[in-house]
Amino acid sequence: MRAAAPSSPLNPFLRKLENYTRLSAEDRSAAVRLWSERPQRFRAKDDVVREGEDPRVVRLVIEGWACRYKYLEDGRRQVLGLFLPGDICDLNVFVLREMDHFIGAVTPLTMAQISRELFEEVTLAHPRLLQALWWDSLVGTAIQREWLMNLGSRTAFERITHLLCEVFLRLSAAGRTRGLSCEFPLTQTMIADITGLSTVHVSRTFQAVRDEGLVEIRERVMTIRDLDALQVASLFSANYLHLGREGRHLDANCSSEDGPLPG
Amino acid sequence: MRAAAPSSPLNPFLRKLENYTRLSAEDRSAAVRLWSERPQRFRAKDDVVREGEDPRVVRLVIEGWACRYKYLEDGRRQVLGLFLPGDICDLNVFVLREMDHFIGAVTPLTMAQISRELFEEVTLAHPRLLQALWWDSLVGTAIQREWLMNLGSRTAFERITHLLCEVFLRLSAAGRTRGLSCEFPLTQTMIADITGLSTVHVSRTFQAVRDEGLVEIRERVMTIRDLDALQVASLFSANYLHLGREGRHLDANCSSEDGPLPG
DNA sequence: CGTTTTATTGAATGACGTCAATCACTGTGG
DNA sequence: CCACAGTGATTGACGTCATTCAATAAAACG
Repeated sequence: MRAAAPSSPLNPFLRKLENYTRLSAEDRSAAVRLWSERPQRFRAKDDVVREGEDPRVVRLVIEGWACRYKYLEDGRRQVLGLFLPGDICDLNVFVLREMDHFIGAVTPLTMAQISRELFEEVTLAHPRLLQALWWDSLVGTAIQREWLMNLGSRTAFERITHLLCEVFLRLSAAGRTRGLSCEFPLTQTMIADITGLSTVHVSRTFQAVRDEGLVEIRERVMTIRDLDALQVASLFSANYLHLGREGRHLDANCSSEDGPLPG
Repeated sequence: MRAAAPSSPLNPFLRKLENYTRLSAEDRSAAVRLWSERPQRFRAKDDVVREGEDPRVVRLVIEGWACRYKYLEDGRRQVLGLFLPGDICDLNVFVLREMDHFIGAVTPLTMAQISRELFEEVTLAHPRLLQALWWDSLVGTAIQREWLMNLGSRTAFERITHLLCEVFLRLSAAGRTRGLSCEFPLTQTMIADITGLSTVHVSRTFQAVRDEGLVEIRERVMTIRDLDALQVASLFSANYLHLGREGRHLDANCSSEDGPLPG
């Protein structure tokens, strides 16, 4: 077997950050240290952080899916964001004193908990890593903007197919796809809360998506039949994910055995 | 006349930041330095930054209103955010290489342009100010999340009244209201692009809002008739604006002549 | 003062929501 | 092993909220 590269193949966090800039071996082991800090487990549907709380740690998804969500007073629920493996919840969590929404587990979930002290120690010693974390955080708010586009301007069909595209590409950037397949644990109820549609309408629209032969979902695995067609149907443009290694000017010059990066 | 306090009354930027923490006199003059850096003027509807560009400065609204927006390929436009006097466009603008949306002037507009060098110099010397800027930035993304709630879960009536509440409270936090009145230059077309509704439906719904006696708008000035009722009608909860001086533990202890702060 | 933008109104259509019933699947405990 | 409850997906019928298309009126603009 090949020499174990400390980076990509297994760790979605590292894989994802290297879509921004190439990290040095030291950066990577620092990232892995964050990644494995004080793992905490949750069952599906449990809350990780609740509205009104004062969060005291930076959290990072080790395994499983989570989401941000919020209720209106009359009980309507809206999902505001998805956290996939390797995603960070809130880099700047120490600035605000009070959560204005919930973070909950979508599936069984493991999250790292990084204290302020550790976070500052690590990022002070590894500015390139910090920069990559900023990139990740900004991409997060860009995704939030794209969700606004979704809810404000797209039809039900477009909203759902756009979500599928985004999930696939985000997982792909984290090295969690195989060919055109990836995990997909979202129920139609979740999709309804994400897209602002009723479950009934999601069910019907989803059938239309399948009938068009765009995707297939079975046993919580999604297989995309035609990625180009899916992108066209959803008016998808990947620029908001900023996956073009926009921080390549910061690349560590490591002459080592790293595999080639896509793009 | 009273001794000129260098802070609040005239400068919405300072006024707003002091909803987070009390700044020292030095912090304030540093902020004013940012505030007045290389002012640039735009006519209403001009673009400040265009999609695909590589932004090179941090921008800050000195006077007028601006917005983030984006088009879908087929021409549908969605407004993704509003910038009011004292608002900062993007603190972290140097990390990403390519804008994924536009920033445009809503009204005649004056913006400061802060170079990376100046920004780093000032914030390095004034960490409390930097912290307040982070707070502002996080509140910005919280506002974005609330807009997601708006588009995903609220009715047309609620979306419009919620927007009115938010604008009023944001202007109020920047010291730009008088009693229950404030500037309100948004056309119904803009409101439609913000709320994801058609102009026709905005017109009809807006009439309903007026007929209920909740607000009055005349000559680009909005007067709220009943703020409580407006908040109830729009399912508004101000917690996402984080105006409770959440950074008070960082307060500068200035024994000087500063007026009392609300809250 | 003409020209463009903005606001308003009516009528017809369509997208999506609500209500309610059914069915499949899962896990639980007796 | 089966009964049962709970969740998730599906379907039909119907209602409603919001869009579209037009036409017009009223402001704002250069």
